[in-house]
Parts: sequence; C-alpha cells; structure tokens
Amino acid sequence: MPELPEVEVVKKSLQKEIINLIIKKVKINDINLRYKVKKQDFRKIIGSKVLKVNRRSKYLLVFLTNNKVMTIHLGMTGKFFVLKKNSVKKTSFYYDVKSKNKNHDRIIFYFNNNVCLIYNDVRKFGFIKILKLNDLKNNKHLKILGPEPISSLYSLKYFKNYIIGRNKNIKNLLMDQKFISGLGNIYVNEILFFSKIRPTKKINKLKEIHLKLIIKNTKNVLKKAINLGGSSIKDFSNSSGKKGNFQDHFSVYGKKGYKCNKYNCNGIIKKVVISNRASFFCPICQK
DNA sequence: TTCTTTGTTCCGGA
DNA sequence: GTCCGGAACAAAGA
Repeated sequence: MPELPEVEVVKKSLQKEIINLIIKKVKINDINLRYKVKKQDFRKIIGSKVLKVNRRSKYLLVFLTNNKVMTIHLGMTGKFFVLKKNSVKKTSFYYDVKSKNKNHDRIIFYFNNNVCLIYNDVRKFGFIKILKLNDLKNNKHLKILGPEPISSLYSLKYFKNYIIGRNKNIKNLLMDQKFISGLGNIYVNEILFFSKIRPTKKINKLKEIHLKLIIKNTKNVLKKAINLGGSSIKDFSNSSGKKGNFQDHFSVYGKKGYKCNKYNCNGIIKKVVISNRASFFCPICQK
C-alpha cells in the first residue's frame, strides 16, 4: 500500500540506481495495468538517458532526455527491483517480500552498465505512462493534486480556507487528494490517532487547535515513516521472509482489539468502515 | 464462492 | 453548479 512515504523511499532508491543510465531495451510482459500500456510510447524512450527522478504526491516522475517523462503510480502493489548482471544481488525498493514472485514482473527496463529495472505489480492497479515534458503540467492525474503535506503550503491558513462551505468528516478530507496529496488510509488513521480526533468527526466541529494538531502530526508521521522506510530497504536475497519496518510502528492501523498503546487510557482499538475504508481508532482518547 | 485490500472515478441525492 | 458519500472497478490471494 504505497503512500507518500513509500513512494519517497522508492524515489530516493531510483535516484541512486538509475540516474545517468541509458535505456537500451524495454520488455513489456503485460499491457493490462490500470491503463493499457502503450508499447509504441515505450519504443520512443529507447536511447533516452535518465536525468532525474522526482516525486509528486504518490506519483513518481522519471525525467528523461528527448523531453520525455515517465509518470508512475504504484497502485496497491507496484514495486521496483534492480538487478545487476554478474551479481545475484536483487535490491528491493519496497518492503513487501511477497513481491519476489517473477510472474508479476510486468515491465522490465534494460539499461547500459548491465543494470535492469523490474516493475512488479501483483494486482495491476499501478500504471506507467510516457508523457511529453510539455504535457506534464496539464496531465489529468497531476493537475488536480492539492499541496504536498510536507510543505509550507499545507498551513493553518490553507486548512481554514479550504474547509469553508464544506462539512465532510475529517478522515475523508485528509484522504482527499485535492485537499492535500499523498495520504492514504494507513497514515490518515495514524495521524488522527496522534491528534486524538475521531475519524468520523465532522470538520465544522473542529477548533483551530485541532487543525494545528492535525497539520503538525501529518508532517511528523510522514517524516517518521520516511525515515523508517529509508531504513527498511533491504538486500532482497538476504532478507527473504523477513518483514520490513513500517508495519511494526503502526499505532492503530490494523490494531483492532488491541489496547491503546498511548496516553494510558486503557482503551481498546475499534474498527469501523468509513466510505468503504477500514478505520481504526481508540474510543477513549480520540474524541 | 465470497471476502478483502486500495486509489480513483462515477453517480445520485441534497 | 457544488458537495458529499456510497458503490463500482481494477486483480488476485486467502
């Protein structure tokens, strides 16, 4: 379930592994990803060099020479692996060890220097599109995105202004990519837990102090996750069967029936469904 | 066979 | 037209 922190970790890894490499060949094993993979577009990037890798929300942007940009969304189960020839080492950019199943290697990029990059996606909800640099700012996925949560644009002023005339519950607001972009179900559950606010709380019931808390905890939770994610990149062949680090640090997500581990409140974590999404909270300390 | 998982999109009601 | 939330959708594993 890659959300902003996971995508950030992947970005950093890709920066390290494929910058300045030249694409020699692309092998497409399956065109039926979230959107049909356009083979002819991939033919056009043969010979292009990787200039830089950026992240916007949960999207990866791989800037190439010849004014091309690869736009990637990992969906639910998208992952990258780097294989280096003359080496059995397989480096995972993402923590789910189940992804070693070769059957789900959808697209393989062959670079110079005997480096190859595998896009593996079990459930095929991710996508890779080749865009022209000039089309990037009008791209339908990117242009609707709200500000990055770890940026000064996500401020009290922005928050107060955005919620004028709206009254959805706070969980759905934080999940809304038009409000802020990059949060998914897991981190929204965590942020609201640390803010001591129930996911079902309507936003017009929130006071300024709550908004401040949500902003602060959004940034803190994401930064912590990025740091942990950074440390969870493991050499795949040496860590098979071992878990990554993210899930060991969840406070409420997936913790139904467990004791609330903060604030000595003795609450038992409850699960409810909000807009078809599992939502976890402590009924004692989240008001 | 049915249920679960997620981000995104679509649709109906207010 | 805008806002909101429920449902549908993609695919595969349990």
